[in-house]
Amino acid sequence: MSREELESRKRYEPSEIEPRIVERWLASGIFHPEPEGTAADNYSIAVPPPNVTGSLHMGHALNGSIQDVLVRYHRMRGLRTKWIFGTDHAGIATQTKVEQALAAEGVTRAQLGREAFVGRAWEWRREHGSTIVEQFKRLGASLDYEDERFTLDEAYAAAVTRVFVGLYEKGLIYRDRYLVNWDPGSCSAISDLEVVQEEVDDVLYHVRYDVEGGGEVVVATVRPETILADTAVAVHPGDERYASLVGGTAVIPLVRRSVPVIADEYVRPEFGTGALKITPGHDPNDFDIGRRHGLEEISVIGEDGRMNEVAGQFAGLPALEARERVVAALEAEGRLVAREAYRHEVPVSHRSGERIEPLISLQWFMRMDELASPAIEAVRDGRVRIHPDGQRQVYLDWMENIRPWTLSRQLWWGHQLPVWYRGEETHVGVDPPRGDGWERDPDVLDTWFSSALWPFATLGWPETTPALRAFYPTDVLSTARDILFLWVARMIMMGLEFMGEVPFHDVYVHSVIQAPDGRRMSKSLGTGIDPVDEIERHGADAVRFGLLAMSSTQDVRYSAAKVEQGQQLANKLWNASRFALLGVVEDVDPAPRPETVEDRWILSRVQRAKRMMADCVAEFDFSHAALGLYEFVYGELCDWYLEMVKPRLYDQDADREALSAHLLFVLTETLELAHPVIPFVTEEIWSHLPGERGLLAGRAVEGLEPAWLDDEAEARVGRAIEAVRALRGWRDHVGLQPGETVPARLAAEGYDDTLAHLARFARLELSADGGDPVASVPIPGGAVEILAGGGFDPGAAERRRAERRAGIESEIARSEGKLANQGFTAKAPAQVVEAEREKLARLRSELEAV
RNA sequence: GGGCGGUUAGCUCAGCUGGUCAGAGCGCCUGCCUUACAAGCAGGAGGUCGCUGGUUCGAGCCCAGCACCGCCCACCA
Repeated sequence: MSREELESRKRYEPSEIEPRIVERWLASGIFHPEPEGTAADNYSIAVPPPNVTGSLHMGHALNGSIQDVLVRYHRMRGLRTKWIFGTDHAGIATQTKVEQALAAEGVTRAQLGREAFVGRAWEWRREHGSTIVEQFKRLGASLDYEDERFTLDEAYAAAVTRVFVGLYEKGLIYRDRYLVNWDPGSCSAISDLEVVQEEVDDVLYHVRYDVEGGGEVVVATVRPETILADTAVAVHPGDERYASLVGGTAVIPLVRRSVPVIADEYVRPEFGTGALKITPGHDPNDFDIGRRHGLEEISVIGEDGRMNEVAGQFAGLPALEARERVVAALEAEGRLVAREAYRHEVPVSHRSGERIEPLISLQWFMRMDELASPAIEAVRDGRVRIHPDGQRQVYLDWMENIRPWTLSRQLWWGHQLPVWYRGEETHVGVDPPRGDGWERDPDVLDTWFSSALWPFATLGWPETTPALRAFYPTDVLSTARDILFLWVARMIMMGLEFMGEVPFHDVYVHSVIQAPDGRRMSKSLGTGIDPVDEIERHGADAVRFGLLAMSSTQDVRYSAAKVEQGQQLANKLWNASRFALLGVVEDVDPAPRPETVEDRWILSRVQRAKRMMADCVAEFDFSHAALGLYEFVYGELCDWYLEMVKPRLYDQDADREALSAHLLFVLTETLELAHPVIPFVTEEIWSHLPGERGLLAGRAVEGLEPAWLDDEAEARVGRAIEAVRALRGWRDHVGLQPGETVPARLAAEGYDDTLAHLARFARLELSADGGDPVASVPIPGGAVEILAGGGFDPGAAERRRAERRAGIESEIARSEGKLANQGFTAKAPAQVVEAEREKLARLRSELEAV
């Protein structure tokens, strides 16, 4: 770009520049490291694989920004860095989308048949799978796009099969008839983690059951249709009202089945009537009670959600309809004692939103306790650190109470179980069985089963590949809280089991971004904000900065202001760079050549900023990283250093070569510092630096240079800054015109090398004499005496003086009181007391000056 | 029911192991088109740090209780 162009572009335009930068990054290959060395030397992160059919949402954008900061930061520290990329086949989500598309054509999945359906799903993936990939690029995420994985790829599928077979052979995976969460929406069993509780208004029916030999017992239920599957009535063992009934026989209404009356601690005597109908076939609690008492397990509702033949006259009816008919029948028999409105929580499928139908089904399960132990240990002993710390305990609690995992799904899109049946025979293996007559289990695995292998299956496991050696274990896993169990815990278990090593050393659990009004961001609520829109509007740097700045260890509301702050930062940096690039002499390379106190000051401040950034990255404190960067660029570089440098830069007699080199050096240091957070604008500016220096993103930078830390320079310039602020405030208060220079005399120590700055910033015409001052402005180390001749309001100046005195006097009083307190001087640390004494002395001298 | 986190300026949030910690950004007010940036610059107003007790020489910061808010987990008809 020509000098003229740089001159004219007073505003940073991300939408023009960013796509071009992405192309340069991708073409350079710096995101794709060769698999060399070991994981101990390298840096890697495995991205939580987005759903292949999905599009970028705020969670992706935040997590992408976080991981990219980590990845870019470490890449720039010279580490071989790989951000493992790929997408997830997302069983239910994708299958649902494809089914919806088919429905629009008037075709059902059944009509199409399995093979054709799966073909359509792959086609769907080809068409839509690149959307989210492009969106990650747009965000600036420096993923290894050249090495993209998909959880249904052949190699990945082989790893999945291998793991399944291995765990089966170990006895951890088994088939069982068990009560599962049946999702009528997807017509599949789902795991406990995919079930959410939702509050609904129900009716609690009180139904009278006869007891053989006379008497009756009234039970309460919200699901009268399951009465048909009752196999017992239970009361609390200590409930005297029913003591005589225990051991007896009750008769189930309508079906006239005789069932035992049992006593079980589970029953709460105070609830309802204190008597509970037991339906092991359709209720998880009852299922457990049933197993405890050896009760019969009867199913009356089938997987199609309709009553089955066992339901007799109600067979074929949808369960809800059957409920009404059962209630009517009970009423006709005079068995309905009462009905009361009842609000309670019921299980609902997280995916389909439909109410879960608990039913007994033949499914594949995985026992988790054995794998959990080492995974608990790994977190306990710190091999895996979970941040923030609160999430650690959540993880441990869950792991310690872990239950079997329902693995099989009655879907078509996914990893089909490596299981074959022939009559009573079952074959589980990597290879199909020999011989005829074998039929493969039609079910597929829970998507999360394959996701659990992500950190090593993406690197070529079970082969011992160079990539596996170079990048496993990964360094950090960054994710939202909602998949801590669903995914993170399972990765730790699988990693330990199959790699013998934890899959990552740190887990960072980031914020959930809520809508600005505090509600959940969701499409259906209309509260969603599309990060891609925001990128188009404000630039990717702005969105990244904003998301990082608003993130914390808890959930946060989306803050458009923070994104705008990011946009302004990018613009500020752009203009500061224009100032530097257009102001320096030609043919000078960036180099530290401090000549003045401010040159040393900024060099030192840059080191502090670097330290801040390093600390923040190490502590996963991205908010402070972003805001600290902003503070440095605005509050130090632009507001002060660039302003201090201007006279020298415009002075043809000054040593502009040294200044140019130094200014460019400060600029490059700033760009390197800022790049992980705002990569685009920094890369763009980098390209305008004189000379050929490659891509900033691929640069290995020096760490903090302790030799450039300069406490003295910081103290001197810091004092000057404080003085300027005091003087500006005074000027404003006394009504001085901003442009007017006032005669003044310095009566303070410590401004030898900042005097010119003081005079220029505060618009003072300093002289050594000039008679009696007409006003005095206290500054650190003394005061500036204002001499006659300035056009200010003496009354205002006097008021200002009085206010200042009053303020100082009250502070003195407070300080004196504190020091007079025996308790304070005796018990507070000597250091604190001493500091207080110094403060008091300073206040007293200030009072004299004002 | 259990657990975790929150309650600080009009809004969104910082405030590390108790002692200049009462802050930032946005918004608001005042003034400036100062040769990098007016999507800028300078200055300013604004908070009894949810409530009540307690510990301490000293408490947004520690303890207890309470009140709201959010999230996670949980099989209560």
